[in-house]
Amino acid sequence: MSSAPTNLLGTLRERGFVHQVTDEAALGALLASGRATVYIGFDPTAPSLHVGHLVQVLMLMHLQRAGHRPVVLVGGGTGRVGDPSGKTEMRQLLGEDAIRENLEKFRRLFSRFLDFEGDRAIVVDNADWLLQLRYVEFLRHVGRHFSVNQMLTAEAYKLRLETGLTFLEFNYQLLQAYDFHVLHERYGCRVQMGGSDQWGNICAGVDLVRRMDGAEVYGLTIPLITTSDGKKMGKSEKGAVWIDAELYSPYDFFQYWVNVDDRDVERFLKLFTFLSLEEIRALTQEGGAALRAAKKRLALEVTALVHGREEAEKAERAAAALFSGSGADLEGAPVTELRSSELPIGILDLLVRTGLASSKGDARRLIQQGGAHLGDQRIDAIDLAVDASRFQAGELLLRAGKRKFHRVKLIDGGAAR
RNA sequence: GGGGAGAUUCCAGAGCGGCCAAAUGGGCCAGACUGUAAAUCUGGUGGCUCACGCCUUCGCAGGUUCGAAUCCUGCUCUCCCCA
Repeated sequence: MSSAPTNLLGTLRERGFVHQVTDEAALGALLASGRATVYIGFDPTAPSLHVGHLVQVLMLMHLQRAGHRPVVLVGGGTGRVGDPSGKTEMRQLLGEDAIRENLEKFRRLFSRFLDFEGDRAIVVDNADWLLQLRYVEFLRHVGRHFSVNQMLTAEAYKLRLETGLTFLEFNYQLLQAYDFHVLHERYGCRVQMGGSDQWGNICAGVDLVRRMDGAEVYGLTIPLITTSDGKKMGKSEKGAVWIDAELYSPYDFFQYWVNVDDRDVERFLKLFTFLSLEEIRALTQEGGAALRAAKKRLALEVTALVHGREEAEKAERAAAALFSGSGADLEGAPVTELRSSELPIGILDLLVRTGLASSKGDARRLIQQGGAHLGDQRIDAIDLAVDASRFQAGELLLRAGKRKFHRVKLIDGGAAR
């Protein structure tokens, strides 16, 4: 492993990873000298990681590459409580089974990004220590260090003080702070990082470790990544952009990045890829239509990171084939299989079948508005019956709108010519 | 514990006995323009139907009425004020 660069923190800041730091000088020094143990917590409230989590993952990767030891804390314990920070409403509490399932998933996902050989990185579950806490004892040892007055004035709770905050959630911060204490004690962890909405919780942890252990530890928050049109990063029309191929195909994932707003390209390249700042500058310098190349690079890099080089290139080839017309390699594009016995099939049904339309009414509208294409021909009849003659080599290409493509593949000895 | 307000289609928010599948805005979808970008303009936006139309939807369950999102009863939930 490479030795720690002297100004890792500066580099991270330059790439857009740093929002707030509790003690910049001291943290900078810590990261510049030897190996530090750093943790980020993830509550298993979702079935997978999505693009929103990716920044934190990249942060840990940067740290590991610089020779530090990342600790991934999965919140098997805290996930049972629900963090009210920055939220408008109480989050739906998950059942035990769901939490356990998500937790396992998380562990697997993280191994794609970090090297867990030896103790180069660690995964821990705070359920291991939180679930066995005893109430009165906890209040006496930990609760005494918290000021309700202070907590109530925290920005993170402001919204909730208007709409309602349960005592359950109000305790979240104590648990998270306690996590830091435990990690400090067990692993010598001296840094906690997290999203900017975690500032309050992180500071609480820093304070608690100082009070309980008499040690100086640090906190850093990562900016909330939004897109330039003001949305939270990682939301698409289809919902969250998952990094799990089952939930979000590599092709769609690739497309998500190709379609980012011009204004976001440079920022995203810095955050989501390991390209050097010089390379990024070279890619984005020109602006305008030239940014398309930068977007493709961004998409390729991030997709490779998440799904592997092979899948990324497949997606890239499919996109190139679809969008530049040269019908070359469509392997990465989405497919639906169709039995040849189902064959003459109404175009409306086919559009629904492939997911290009959500209902027959939707499909009808699509056609009536001129958005549906079969191959490169616009479909103008809503009663079109698709039969074998429409297929070439057992395949047919449907398009809805400008950028949604879908292949239909004939199976089982069909008389596809 | 007492008093008040409210729950409407993805969201916000009109509607207050028939003209309501439900105004308006946002979002989303499509078309034009483009660079698989943004902005802009246009159209669309519960399901089934070529269509007349039919079906499901206005917190939940009943009721009044020829007819209810709109009136009545009970229930659930949310917010506000007082304790």
